[in-house]
Amino acid sequence: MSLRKPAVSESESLVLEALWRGSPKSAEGIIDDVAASNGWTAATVKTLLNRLLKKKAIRADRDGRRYLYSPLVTRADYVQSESQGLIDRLFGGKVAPLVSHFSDRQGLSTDDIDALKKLVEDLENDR
Amino acid sequence: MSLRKPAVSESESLVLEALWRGSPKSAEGIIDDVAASNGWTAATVKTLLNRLLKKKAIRADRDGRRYLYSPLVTRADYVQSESQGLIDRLFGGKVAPLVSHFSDRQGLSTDDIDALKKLVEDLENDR
DNA sequence: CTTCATCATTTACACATGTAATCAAACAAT
DNA sequence: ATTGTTTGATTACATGTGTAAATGATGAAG
Repeated sequence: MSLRKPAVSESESLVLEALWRGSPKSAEGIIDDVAASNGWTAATVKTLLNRLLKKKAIRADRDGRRYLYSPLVTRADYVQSESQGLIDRLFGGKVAPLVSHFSDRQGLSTDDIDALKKLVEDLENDR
Repeated sequence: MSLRKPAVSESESLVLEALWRGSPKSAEGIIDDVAASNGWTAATVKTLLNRLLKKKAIRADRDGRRYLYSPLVTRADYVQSESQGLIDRLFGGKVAPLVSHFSDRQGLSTDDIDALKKLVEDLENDR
């Protein structure tokens, strides 16, 4: 059994991104970082912080009058569960079909292709 | 301006998958296909069909007493918007970083690696 | 001490989603 | 024509999410 961690919503993830960019941060710092750019008021960010706390996705440590917030989940873990979920749901759990899909759909820039090429080479070498 | 198509939810997408597997299908056919396997009652599937109709993601054509349902969105389009969304949100819009992430995380089977290698070769050739 | 400003905590509210039961229409069987 | 069955349409209800305002607590200023 897997002690399901309650899923982080998309808006919440934008707040987390701010913390992954640098932490700990005060509420104000986070607001400065994400409110304007997402068209949110300070109140909205506060709500999201509280929801993240409830979900144990972040931590708050008192610092005088205010709190400093830090992520409890790593970005890598978050990215992992999100991408694994999508790949399982839509591509039978394999990465290659996703890449293939993008390649069919002209979703690959030459930069992207070069990066993929290098990745595959490295995978070869480590084999 | 982009005439946003209301997003198809995950449960709804499972009903769509049944139609992508073969269409048109009657409600009963769809129920047989997806209800048991998802632990849903027939009523639940009916609801999902109606929501998909509201969202114009499927079409219903009368056939005597019942309807036959067909998808209006292609699986490729659905897959596209889902994957593009994830790649934009989490990987700066590039596919390679996603692959890299999976490779770091041991998320690539040898099959997957072989498939990727072939894909990259083909991309090279078409270049 | 009283008042103001600053945060954080609570409450709010509409819409989406998962899940389903109930109601209604239309045809089939008596 | 009445009744029962099948299937679609309507309604329900809890929880999640986006968005935010109202309230409460706590320290700063006077």
